[in-house]
Amino acid sequence: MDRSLPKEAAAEGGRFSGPAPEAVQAGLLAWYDRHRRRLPWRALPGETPDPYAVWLSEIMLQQTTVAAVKPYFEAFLARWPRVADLADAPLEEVLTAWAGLGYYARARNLHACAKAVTQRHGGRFPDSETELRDLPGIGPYTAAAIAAIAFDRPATPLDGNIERVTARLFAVTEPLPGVKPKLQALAATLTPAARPGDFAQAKMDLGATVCLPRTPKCLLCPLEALCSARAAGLADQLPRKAPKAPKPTRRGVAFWLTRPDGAVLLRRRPPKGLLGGMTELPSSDWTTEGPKEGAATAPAVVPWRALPGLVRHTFTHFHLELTVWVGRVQDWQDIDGFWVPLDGLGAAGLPSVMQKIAKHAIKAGG
DNA sequence: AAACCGTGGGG
DNA sequence: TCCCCAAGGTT
Repeated sequence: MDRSLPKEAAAEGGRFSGPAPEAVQAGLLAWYDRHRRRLPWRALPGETPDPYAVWLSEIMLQQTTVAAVKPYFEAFLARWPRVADLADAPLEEVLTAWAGLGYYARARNLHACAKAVTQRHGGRFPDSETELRDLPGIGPYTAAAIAAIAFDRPATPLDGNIERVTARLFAVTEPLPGVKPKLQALAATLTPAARPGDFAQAKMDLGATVCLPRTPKCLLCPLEALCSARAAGLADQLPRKAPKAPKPTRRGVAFWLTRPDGAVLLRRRPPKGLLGGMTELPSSDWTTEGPKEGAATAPAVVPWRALPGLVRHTFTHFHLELTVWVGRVQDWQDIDGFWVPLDGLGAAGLPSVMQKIAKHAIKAGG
């Protein structure tokens, strides 16, 4: 299993046909000292990072933009200032606070990780990649990122930004995801012994602001003279990626059921899977065939009225089209779920798709 | 190992 | 409108 170095490197006795690491390190760190972004979770120069804040930000930032994360990060840190506070919180409260950020398994794992750090490590995050990797929700990227950023360990995180920067620096033309181990090995040859955390963040900042996916700003890049893809005129074509599978459309019915006092029926979803553990409006199954007997899955036997229009939403691997049915009940004692007044929906922690359903129903006068 | 798992912004 | 993408992990 030779995935430590590319073949051509071994053939050259360990030398890479890429830029000199010392030049990349010096150029990128100098650029970072001038252009570093001020982010809520980022320690200022000379400050000691808080591993809890670093971990929290890294989990939130998985597949999620900086702009989306900012308000959630602030809210979580204000509400649960230390990892033990988060560990003591009920999971439902964590899920409610996470609502709208997506990938809800992250919130479940966040809570489990807080408990593990509190119980297994006495409330302090471990500083080695291996121990970090053993915690829920922490994979290869996040373990390396925390080790480097929070503990200044010479680790080599490889996220989407660093994949792109590395593929271009070395002009790697094979497609992702197959080429990822090679990119990891190439990236590791660049990691400096001094300031590895800053170096990792510098690569991510460069990828986010200069070495962009579509139209890289090579004229502004501190590594332009060192970049093999730039020299070959390939920068805007790398990294190559395998084609993605098309998304099917699933259809279903969502039920907006209200009581005489105006409260609406909500439920909690099963603990795992899509939107696992989150609050929902009751609905039929979502299938590519569409609902045959919508009434059969309704939460109550009442006269249902289908609202005009559709609620559309796109998940990671399918499109969703929902019809909304509205109904009213007089007797609700045998109905499974819980009732929330309309002015309490905002605090109920609904995922975005459920917010869309509620908005559609309220606008239509449900 | 390939499938599953959210959301919002930008081109 | 549609596709791409974002500090990926789990099963």
